Amino acid sequence: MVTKVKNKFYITTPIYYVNDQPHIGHAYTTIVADVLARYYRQKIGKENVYFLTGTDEHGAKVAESAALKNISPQKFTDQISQQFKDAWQNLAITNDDFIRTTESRHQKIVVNILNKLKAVKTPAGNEVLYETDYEGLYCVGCEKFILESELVDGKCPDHNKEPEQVKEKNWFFKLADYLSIIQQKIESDELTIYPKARKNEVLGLIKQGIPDFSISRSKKSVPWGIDLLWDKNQKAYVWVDALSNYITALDYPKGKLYQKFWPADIQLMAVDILKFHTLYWPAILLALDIPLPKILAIHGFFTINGQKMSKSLGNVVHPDELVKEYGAEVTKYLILSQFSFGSESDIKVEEFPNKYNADLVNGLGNLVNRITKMVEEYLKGKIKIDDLENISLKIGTEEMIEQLNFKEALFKIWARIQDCDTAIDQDKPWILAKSKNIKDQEKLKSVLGKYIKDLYIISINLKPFMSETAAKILKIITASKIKKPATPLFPRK
RNA sequence: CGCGGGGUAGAGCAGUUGGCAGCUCGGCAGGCCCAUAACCUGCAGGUCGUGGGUUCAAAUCCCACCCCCGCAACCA
Repeated sequence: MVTKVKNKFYITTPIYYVNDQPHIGHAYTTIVADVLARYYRQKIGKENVYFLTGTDEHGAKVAESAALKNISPQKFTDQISQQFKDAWQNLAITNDDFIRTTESRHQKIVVNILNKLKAVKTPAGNEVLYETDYEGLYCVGCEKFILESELVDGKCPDHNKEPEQVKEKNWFFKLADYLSIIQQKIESDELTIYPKARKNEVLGLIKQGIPDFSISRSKKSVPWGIDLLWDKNQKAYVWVDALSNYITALDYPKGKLYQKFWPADIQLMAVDILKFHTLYWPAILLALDIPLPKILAIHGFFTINGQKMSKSLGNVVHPDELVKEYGAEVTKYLILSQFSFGSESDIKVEEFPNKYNADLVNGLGNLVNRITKMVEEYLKGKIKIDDLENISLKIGTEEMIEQLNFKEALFKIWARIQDCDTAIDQDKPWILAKSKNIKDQEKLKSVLGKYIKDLYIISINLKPFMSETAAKILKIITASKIKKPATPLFPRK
């Protein structure tokens, strides 16, 4: 594992549900996608990389939230969707497209996809879509189906009313006919589920048996959504509508982007939507006779200071707060250097200032200062570096990025920073600088040149993570006269 | 009940195919004077949850058990 990329790279985040503001979890997925996109743009060319994110904007909850605010669902989704766009801009995210499920370009294609699904048969010869009764508890107050587990004393907690047992006809997707095919593709890694623990979890789910899923709901239970053409009383339920964004954004089936970029090289998500992406989504693609994505990469949830992040606990961390405090690049660094992709990790917000001072102020920022100051003072800012182009830049970060091990990738860069600090202490350039001896003068030039090369290597490797910082350092060290920066790269907090 | 994740130094974590227990922060003691009170070196600190087993060799593989977190909602 993980990513094997030749001539093009298509990466997606989930489309985020607009029921609430962006938080650090959304930000993490998006930051990871951004790092990979930047990395591959550097490697295979900007025009060969496509990075998609967006928002999922239909459904009963959105309609409800809009009603609470007394505005139309469209207006409501416009607002929240914009918050996501702003958040990504503030984090300097470089997505190539941002798709909204309420856009007509999406809806038109979803209608086509639904019609296609309605027309085709499964490999076993059954209709892919079939109509059957959906039975459940319905709360009139909420105007939606409610799970038994949501009830308090048998009543809807919001309306303090007993729900009614309601039957309605819905359209279902014949998942059962695809499970064994999907299972085989997952087992053989033709469809790679990463990390392995998640792959095993999915295979376990298949073994337990997954019921067919509904692709439509009645208009009264899902008032805000895409109509089914062949059944006027029904609207598309979330799965087909939301999941198909990954191809509608590419203008499936005829679009140039679709031809060039599908299948996706990697689709990122958190555990909560594992089942939908590893089973429903491949099944839909198989039914449409579309190739499956290559890798589905699943990351864990954050806990905040050891607790689950939740609105009711009031410990939700929003990316904008961090950006305001640290700026986009440092925020990305702090999040990626603390969180391991595959597993659940804890974010200790009160550790962020320490980490900032230790790694960025004392580490990278200080190193740039001490090196540039010496070059400025001892050599009048002039140093001859033989062909920067030809030095080896490889310090292991590439492999780590390709394996989604961002924490380790950053660690390797910081190991280089520390090595350089150690070398400076051993070489003692300030002693060499005082010597009149020609040999010492030569050595001074050579060690300072070595440090500049180190800064060069560090900057190049840092680019996918902190491209502005990398650019700043490169500008400083490639100037005709090297000078210690007037203001530190990272001011102490 | 079941499913999933986890228990490694004071804190947070890494340990890929079994081969000398590591990293970051913090603590202590030195050093340095280029640097943002920054930087470097050394030291202290661990029965790797418990009990068995396999093996020349186990944090790692096998069995049993104990403890913690998630499997409502918001939601990546």
